[in-house]
Amino acid sequence: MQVFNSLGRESQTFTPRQEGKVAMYVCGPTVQAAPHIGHGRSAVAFDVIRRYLEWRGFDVTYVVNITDVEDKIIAAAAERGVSADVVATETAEQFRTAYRLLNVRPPDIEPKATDHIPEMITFIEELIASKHAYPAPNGDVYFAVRSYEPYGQLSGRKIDDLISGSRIEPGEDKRDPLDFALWKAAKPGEPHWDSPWGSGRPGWHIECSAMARKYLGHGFDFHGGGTDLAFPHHENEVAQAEAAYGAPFARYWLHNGMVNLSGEKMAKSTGLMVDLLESLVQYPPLAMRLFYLRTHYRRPVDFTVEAVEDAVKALERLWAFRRRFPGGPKQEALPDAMNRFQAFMDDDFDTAGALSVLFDLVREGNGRLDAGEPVGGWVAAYDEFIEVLGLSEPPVEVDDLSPALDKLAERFKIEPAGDPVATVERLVEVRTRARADKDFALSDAVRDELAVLGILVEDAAGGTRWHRQ
RNA sequence: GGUGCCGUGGCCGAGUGGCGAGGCGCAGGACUGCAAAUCCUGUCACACCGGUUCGAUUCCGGUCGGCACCUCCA
Repeated sequence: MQVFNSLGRESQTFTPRQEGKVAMYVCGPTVQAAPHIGHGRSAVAFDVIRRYLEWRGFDVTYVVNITDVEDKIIAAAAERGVSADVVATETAEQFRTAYRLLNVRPPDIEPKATDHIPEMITFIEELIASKHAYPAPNGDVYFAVRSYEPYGQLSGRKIDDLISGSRIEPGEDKRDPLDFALWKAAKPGEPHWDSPWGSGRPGWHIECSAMARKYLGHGFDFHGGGTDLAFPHHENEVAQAEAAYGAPFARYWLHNGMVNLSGEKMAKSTGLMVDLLESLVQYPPLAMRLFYLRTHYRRPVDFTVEAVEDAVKALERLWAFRRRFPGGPKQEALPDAMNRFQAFMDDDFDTAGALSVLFDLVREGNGRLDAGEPVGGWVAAYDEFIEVLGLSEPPVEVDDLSPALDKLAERFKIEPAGDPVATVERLVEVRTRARADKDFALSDAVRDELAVLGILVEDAAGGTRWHRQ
């Protein structure tokens, strides 16, 4: 399995730290504002990587943190007149909702920064003891960047190139403009915790280092996040961890590309944002997921209405195939398809290429079904791939249509079944009988009325099927 | 200014030193009571200019164009 490691900027063969196991840490959101479509892309990208590693037989420990103490959360809380904790909790819930809709599996561990203050304090103490950090007179603690010689290895920057861009903000007490805060002295009205350096709160970078270390130890396998985090956040994480222990922190760094809007960067600072939850209302959530997966995770992706609508149709094509073959597969997945799928995914998780295997399978499978040939191997392979990609069609859900279905049953003079799904099936039977009797007025009426409810009825060689739009 | 990425057919988007990924769209055809779904056929490209090579979209150099990071950000 080859992965593109940002650390070194090259494709490398993946070797796990411990045979059969993968320890993976992904930078989760700072819960300061509602999720946007960029968050969705990152979450989906790493969710698929996790699923694929499991599919390959690894026992994966998947950690995604929540940064719930930070300047912008504090600012948002002050603006609303509530505590930072309220903002963080509410926003975290929005993220969870969006991710659930996108079929992103919850992480094994989801640590919150505020639950790990003691670990961070310990970490900082160790850095001070090893002379890589120093407490400043103003109560802040800073990491001494120049004390860690390889600084810049991850982002490919040289310390001297960074100097021009660095500066000391008012109120900071750094010895060197490059240094960054590990601990920030408390300001009035802000959340704060006691520490050996007085009351304060942790800096952003130390949070991830401390939590990753706690749950995954040193030299864990994958560290993921958006490419925008590579510098300075990830660079600083590496510096802290490796300065403190002299041992590698994460072995493979994976960075997902950004989501652009019609070619422009999407960012709060530009005001160009697409709200994730809103777009998940506007489009089928799994179509959004497919939209993300059609581009390699490392490349930037351009969000356009056309591209998402394209994905809506492509997804329908996949699902339509699977509906032709109700029930579970009874056969082995096609070895050739399995090999091709794995070859793409083994090549730095090339979901776009892997999707082409899935679509090939669908075309061939449809052709075989049309010809009356067996397709068990095709369906079995489909099920494997669709699950790794997280694109399975959810079970039909018609409970909300129950009253409307009962009315239809009355209109077409049948007994409503207690279960709405069964009622639909009785209505479909009515239509089937009408067709057999060449009473097309009646059969079309049933189909049209069901269509009004969003239930589409299709006649196929093997019988009549229905699904909800 | 520094660092890095990219430029593929009507659109989106993989990939490869020589056998036209895939999806969407469009045009025909098959199937079908109609519809839907499906299948078949066609449309079939690699920004530009040089170089290496028997052969380059794929490697090298240059030109033009787009983007990202260098500051909080998935």
